[in-house]
Amino acid sequence: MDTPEKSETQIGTPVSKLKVEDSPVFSYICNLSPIKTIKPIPITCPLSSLNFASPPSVFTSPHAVSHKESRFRSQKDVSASKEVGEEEALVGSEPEQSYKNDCNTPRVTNDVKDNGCGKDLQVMMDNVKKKSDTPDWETLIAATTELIYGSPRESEAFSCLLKKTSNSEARLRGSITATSVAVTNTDVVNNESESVDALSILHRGVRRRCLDFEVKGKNQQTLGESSSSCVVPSIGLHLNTIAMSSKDKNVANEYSFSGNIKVGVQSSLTPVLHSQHDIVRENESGKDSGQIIEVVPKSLASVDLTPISPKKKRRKSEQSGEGDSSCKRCNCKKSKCLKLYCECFAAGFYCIEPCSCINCFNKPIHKDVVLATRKQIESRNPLAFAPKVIRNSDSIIEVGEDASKTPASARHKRGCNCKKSNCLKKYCECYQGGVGCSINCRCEGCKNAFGRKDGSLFEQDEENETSGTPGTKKTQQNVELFKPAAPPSTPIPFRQPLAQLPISSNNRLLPPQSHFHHGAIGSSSSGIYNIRKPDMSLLSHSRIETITEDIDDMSENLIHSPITTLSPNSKRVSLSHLDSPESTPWRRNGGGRNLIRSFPTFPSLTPHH
DNA sequence: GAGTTTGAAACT
DNA sequence: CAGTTTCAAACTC
Repeated sequence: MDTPEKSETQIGTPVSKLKVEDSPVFSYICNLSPIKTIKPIPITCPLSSLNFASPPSVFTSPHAVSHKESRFRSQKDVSASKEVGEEEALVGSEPEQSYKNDCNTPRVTNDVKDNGCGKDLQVMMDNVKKKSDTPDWETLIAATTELIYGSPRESEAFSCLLKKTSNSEARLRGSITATSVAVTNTDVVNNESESVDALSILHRGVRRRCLDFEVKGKNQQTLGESSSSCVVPSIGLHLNTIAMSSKDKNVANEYSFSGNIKVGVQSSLTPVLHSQHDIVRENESGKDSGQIIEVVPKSLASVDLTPISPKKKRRKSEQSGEGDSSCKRCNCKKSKCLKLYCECFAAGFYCIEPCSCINCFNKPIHKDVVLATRKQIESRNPLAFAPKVIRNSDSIIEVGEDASKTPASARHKRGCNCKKSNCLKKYCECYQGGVGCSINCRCEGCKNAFGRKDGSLFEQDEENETSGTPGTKKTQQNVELFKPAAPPSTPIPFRQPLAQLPISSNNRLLPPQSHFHHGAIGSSSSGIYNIRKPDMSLLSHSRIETITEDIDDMSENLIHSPITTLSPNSKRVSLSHLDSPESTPWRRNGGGRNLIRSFPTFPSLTPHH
């Protein structure tokens, strides 16, 4: 009744005349285009490969969400650009609220793939128009999905999800169709909004599976969980498995594998279905994030509430194929989960029910403390929360096309310092991350199955080896490398020895999108490393421009100066080594894009979202 | 499940 | 910046 804005939005759009062009999905697609047109610089590609493994919202810097205010724009705009509006609303509805992504895909995935979608988008839109007379939602969805993912594989994965939710889809379509016969504009608005929203959620959920935690609000995160189960093998908690196995009742249920998901969907819809006033009110009321978080576990309880010891939990998660890193579950006792000792905190997650931590402060209700602590840590080491493992984005794409392929390159950002484990156990962060050791490592007796630090595995002489690894073991080691013992609970496929991994050395020559590359490395919220991929998908034009400019400036600095960042403790947090062709000839790669993205140390999410 | 080992993080 | 301590995960039994 008192939502004149909604009526206004719908009036003038006779339902009976709804065409694809008029459909919300179409509008949604159209709203994507600005991303490309804003700047000549093809920033879209970088997005796909960037790994904004940035931490969850609560861990992000305030500026990262500066676009919040835009949510107060007119309802008309919201309706016109539902996707964006919804995102913003979501962000606003649960400010600073981040939920541990049980499933994880965290940061690694990234997914806002806007791979030069300008042309693709145009083509897709043309195709859609051709079928405007007889809107084929499946085709539209497929096209949209592929466009979003930029990868047939991911698109396929999404299709998989849709198939699994065929019933839901039918409902969606039915609902959309229903809008054409809606009796009142209000009904149309609600139905359509809901239907489209559901579609948007489906898409967004998958597309941003790795970005969730970076986006304010649990919605995205929970959605990411759900979607990830289908898209990324390495992601998705047992909850997802359970969820996928369950019969979907409706869209909401579809994403209610866990309570998180369910809540997320509801929340996601809320901003759209309610007036802005409601949204604002909800935002305000949402301040008590703790309250919200309490709700989530309840739902989860029905699926996974059985008390499990930390070890069992971890093993359970590993056995489920999610990898150790996909789901952070700590067991901290003294750190209050406010130090990097805590895997959850370090990974940018809030601790949640599965954790067995004691006196945990890493919870939404203590977000202030968490943020303060995070800042403190970042002041000490700007890259403290950056992904521990970075890899060439091209490799990600390859992986996306064929899971059997190995990433072109990957390495631990700081390198390990193993002394006794020979980098053959998960004590070694490189090994744990499924990557080979690099020159950044100070390990001794490196036998990393993913590649030894000196890169002498196959080609180089061990003369230069400083690790102390007996040269007499070379042969044996090489053999081991060729037949690496499957990393325990590490789903990451065997990779070529880092030393041989072709890493683009032309970072400096990278096209504009390469800027993101650098930004991705420094995903930390501090200093110049303030780029968060997730937000890019939600950005308004102005926001994108701002970020683009920042990136340009940043890249300028990065490109023209040796980048060897020393953390306060002198540990190497080197970025330059990736860009120094001369230092690592074996890293050369004629490849064009040399985007680096990170993936969870544990499981490779591969990436997101 | 308890105890040990390990190496990162934190501290001095 | 190096050495030491603390911490929690990884590992072993």
